[in-house]
Amino acid sequence: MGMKTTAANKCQSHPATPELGLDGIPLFNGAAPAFLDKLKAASSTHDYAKGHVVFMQDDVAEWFYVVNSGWVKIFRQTLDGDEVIIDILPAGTLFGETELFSNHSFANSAEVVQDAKITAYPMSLLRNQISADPSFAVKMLEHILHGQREQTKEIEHRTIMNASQRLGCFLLRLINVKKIGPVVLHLPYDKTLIASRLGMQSETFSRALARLKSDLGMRVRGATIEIDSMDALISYTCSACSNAFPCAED
Amino acid sequence: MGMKTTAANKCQSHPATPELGLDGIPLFNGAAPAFLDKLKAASSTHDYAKGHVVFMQDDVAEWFYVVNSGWVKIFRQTLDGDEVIIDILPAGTLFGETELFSNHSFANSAEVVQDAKITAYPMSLLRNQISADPSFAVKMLEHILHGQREQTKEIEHRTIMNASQRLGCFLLRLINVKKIGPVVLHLPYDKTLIASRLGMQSETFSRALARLKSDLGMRVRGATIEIDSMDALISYTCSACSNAFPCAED
DNA sequence: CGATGGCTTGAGGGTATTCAAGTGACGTGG
DNA sequence: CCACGTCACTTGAATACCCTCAAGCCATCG
Repeated sequence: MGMKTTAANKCQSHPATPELGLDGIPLFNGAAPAFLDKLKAASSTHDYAKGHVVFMQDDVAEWFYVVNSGWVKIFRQTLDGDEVIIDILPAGTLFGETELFSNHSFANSAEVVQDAKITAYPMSLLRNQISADPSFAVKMLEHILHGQREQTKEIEHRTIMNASQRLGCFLLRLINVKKIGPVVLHLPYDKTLIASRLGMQSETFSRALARLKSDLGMRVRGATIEIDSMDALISYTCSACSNAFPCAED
Repeated sequence: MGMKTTAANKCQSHPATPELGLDGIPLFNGAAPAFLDKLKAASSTHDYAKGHVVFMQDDVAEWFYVVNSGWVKIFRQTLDGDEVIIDILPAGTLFGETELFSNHSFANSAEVVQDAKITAYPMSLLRNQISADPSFAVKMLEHILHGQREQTKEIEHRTIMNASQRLGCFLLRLINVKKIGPVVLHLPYDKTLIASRLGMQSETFSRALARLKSDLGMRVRGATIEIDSMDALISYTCSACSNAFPCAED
């Protein structure tokens, strides 16, 4: 856990707590204490190195997970060997929970991309609670629907935004607050990884960043980026999107 | 309702019944009769001409809908005026139901693209039933999760498939069964519309179709397409996808 | 009959990808 | 301590793919 991760947390607006368990997740806010206790009792937490595969597409889905620290990518692999990254999850994120019913097998794969601590909880407890507790079922629905809206945005972005706009959008989401003045931020993980997260090659990423530098007067040194005019970045990026700027309501 | 629509129904593997209400929708299979009665009593059905806007992004979401006949597109519009089509819905499809909670406003817009009969049901009844009937809440979750998996596929397709592959995938989904021999099918709606459904321009669609013709020996006359070798189409299309062929489990 | 809308085709340009080479930072091992 | 390999990143050149603009075809319909 080097400087990079610390910087990441600062800019991701996720509190820099070393351990993020169930308590930080909105889905479980206000859940029955007995349920949470059962989950915690049945959980198991492990440290994994970069490269560890948490689950593969078509694996039987018996557990769902929480990222306590580090980063995990959710992706799919084609027969050709190409890979599409669906999302890259920061600490404090739930994953695998969407395979609740679906014939009990995962639709995506999950892999650690930066050394991570991950907690696994049995899916059966989640299923049971949904059937038993209507108010939790409602919270679960809200949780899933929120994820679905994020995915719809993703479709829009990959369809009509060009590379620099997608990158601009990524940067704006990192900042995530309405700041007018100059901003300094740090990229949370490797540029190569951001590139595939945004559905482009790393060369394209590099050129997109160069374009933002020249067009918007951004300064880049390694993973550190200085932005003079948020307004310029916002108008450059968000004009190609259906959401008004402070679009990250999460 | 001309020849075109009839042909469409035949190939979409949706039964060609003139009226498709709640009863044909898996979500409501086995739902409490009292609930269904209440829904039907509170519903209102209307015919709409092509171009009618059912709801707009950010509208208050007080109703959800069922397409009884015709076609409805779900889309988003950017500040630039560009439009991204998320999906095009055939008869027998539910829509608008994903805005159950989300601050009660729609994240997408919906517009009739081929004269349609549409039934509206009050969202409040759906909300109530989910809170009151755990088994229905479970069905609702399954329904939403299924939709989310479809969207994930969509992200994958728009990220790594080229135009002809996306078109090939669209054709395969129309056929939707494991057929080995030659197949004749009819496009369900305008090519222009299919093009934007697949995230490409109509010119690109035309050229993609031409490419399938020359590369795979397909014959095209208007909206009628003859395919000699399903295997050739499948290997051409599905090698760029993470799903094995008969991927339409719906 | 002209107008319209859906579709096709050609030409040109822009964006992203691929292939290739090169840089710089970092860690390992001699 | 330096040599070396590795890895992330950058840059250039060539190419592939898709988009835009423009023209033209064809069927439908008033």
